[in-house]
Amino acid sequence: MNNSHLCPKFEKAMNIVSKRWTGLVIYQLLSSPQRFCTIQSSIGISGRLLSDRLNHLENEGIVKREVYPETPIRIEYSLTEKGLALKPLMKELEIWSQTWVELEDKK
Amino acid sequence: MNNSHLCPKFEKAMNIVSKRWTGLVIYQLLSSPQRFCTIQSSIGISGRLLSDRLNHLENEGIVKREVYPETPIRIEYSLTEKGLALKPLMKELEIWSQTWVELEDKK
DNA sequence: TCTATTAATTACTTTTCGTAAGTAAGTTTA
DNA sequence: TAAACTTACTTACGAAAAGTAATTAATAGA
Repeated sequence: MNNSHLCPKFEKAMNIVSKRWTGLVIYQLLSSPQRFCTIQSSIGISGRLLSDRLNHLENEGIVKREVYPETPIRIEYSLTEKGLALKPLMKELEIWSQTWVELEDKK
Repeated sequence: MNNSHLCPKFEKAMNIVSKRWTGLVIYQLLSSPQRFCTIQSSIGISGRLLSDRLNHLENEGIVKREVYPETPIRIEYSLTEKGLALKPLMKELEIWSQTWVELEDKK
């Protein structure tokens, strides 16, 4: 049972950005529009999941997919205005991570 | 294969806060220290997962667990300084959610 | 024709989640 | 004093999601 007293908009926002990989995909697209395989190798996500996440983000109006019928074909993903509006959030996470996150020693 | 070129601290931070429920638990504790069952009913998480998430957050130094041997016994969870430092991030998510998130009509 | 590239999709295994029930320690009720 | 209740967990198990790898479709070049 969910007795939530949270703001539903906030709750939905949290569900969007806290889905695994989604945050990193958005972060990656903040630097510039880019294609599927670039995102994939930058953040180390599998094609299967990247495909899934991009679809979700497109449905949420956060990411926009554009096909350039060049040769070879180029499909570029970029952030919409809604997606770009997440920049301050990402900035805060960067600040927090630099201040507080400690990396474990690798064995 | 993970060819990540991301800052490892940022990546770790993202992994922490984007784990399901974790963000909402932190958000809930920002309003005040509180006990297990209060968090549980506020955000609608099961006991199993809340227990798991609180353990992880305690290990990360974000949440602190304090036992008050009163009668009845009271166990209170609160944010450490590291946890409190996430407040600006949560604030940004609140702002974004109010500006951009649309709720679907319930059927 | 064979190979290469990009953007997906499919098949299969492993991990995580969600639900519900159980436990331990103590408290209140009858 | 026994039964029921509360809190904070833990365990068991089926369902859902993630991870890995192979495959596909479209196009181009050697």
